[in-house]
Amino acid sequence: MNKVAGIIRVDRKVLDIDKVLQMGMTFRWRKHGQIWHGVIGRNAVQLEQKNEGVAYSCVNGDSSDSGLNSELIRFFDLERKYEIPHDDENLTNAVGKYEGIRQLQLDPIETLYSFICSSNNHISRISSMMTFLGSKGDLLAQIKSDTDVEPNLFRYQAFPSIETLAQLTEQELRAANFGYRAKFIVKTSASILENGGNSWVETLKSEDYVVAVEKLMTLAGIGRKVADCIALYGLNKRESIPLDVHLIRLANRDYNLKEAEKGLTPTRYEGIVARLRETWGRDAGWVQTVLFYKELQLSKEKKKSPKSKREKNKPRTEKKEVKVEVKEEPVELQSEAQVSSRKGPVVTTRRRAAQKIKTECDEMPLKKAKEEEF
DNA sequence: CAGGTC
DNA sequence: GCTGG
Repeated sequence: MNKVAGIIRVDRKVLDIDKVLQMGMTFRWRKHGQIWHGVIGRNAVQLEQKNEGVAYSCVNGDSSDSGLNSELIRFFDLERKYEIPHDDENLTNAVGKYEGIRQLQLDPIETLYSFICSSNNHISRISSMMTFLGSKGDLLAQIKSDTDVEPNLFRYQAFPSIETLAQLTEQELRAANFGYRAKFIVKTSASILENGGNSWVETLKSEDYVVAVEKLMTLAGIGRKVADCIALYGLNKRESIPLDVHLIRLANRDYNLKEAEKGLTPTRYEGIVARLRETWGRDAGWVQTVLFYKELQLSKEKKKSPKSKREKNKPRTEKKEVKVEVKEEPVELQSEAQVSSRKGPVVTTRRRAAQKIKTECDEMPLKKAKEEEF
């Protein structure tokens, strides 16, 4: 009966869950009212951002001591203090204005499928596709509407195993609006199963960045850019820089990169990414995430009519607020942490030599970025 | 058009 | 080249 609940005392400037849960890293979190609902591992989790920090609770029963607190710290990458090149004014300003973004550490398998779905796609549709895949997983908990007008507003489901995913057919996926990605899903599931299933994906975490990307790219629907996304958010490869037109555009504008946005050949991709990595330093992947977010916000503001100046804290996708209630009994989100994290710190600090990344690019970095230990 | 891949 | 906003 003991519900796991507590609060992570972190400032919104360090972690802003409204941003990181809907900006295109992870796709199965949903917000009802002020509460975010999602799944981390086998935990059905509710989160609420308060002034004091992020309140959390686990709503599926059996986890009185699941180490949820330390899992969340890992999930939101809170043990990391991101390193910003000190002479990069553009980046300092961006981080100051678009604060609270983290490099999430997501489930490798879910992330792999997320970004296969991401090609030529937008967040809302990726979300519906990932919800479909998630619907094949174990039901952990369930929210019902108190009005019963709209039952089952949210089902917390563990992401299915490769074995389960491999049973999906192309027709079924196409019927679920996966489009041409249906074939990718079917082929990749079979390949992973052949390679050894879930454990094969897990072992990619311990591979070197370059090797992990190479192995990922052997799978259908995973090219260079998608592999970088998976490596960054699913495998904790901090040197990974998913390169797309948005990033090239902003680098052209703010970092004196002089590259065409289109026609990205493998050689060009490697060359550009190598230079950006040198420019942005140890946490290049996180930098990419922040600047990408900034770029999307700017392009959104451009689209809007100039006269309607909305408050920036107001979510654009605001819908009718629905009162929700947890299956069993509502969980108190206020209480202090009752979780003893006996697992201890999960993350060991290790220094990865970004210089080891092989590149054929002879050019200088775009700006001098001083490495400093914090 | 949307954070490409084959 | 799939499909929704």
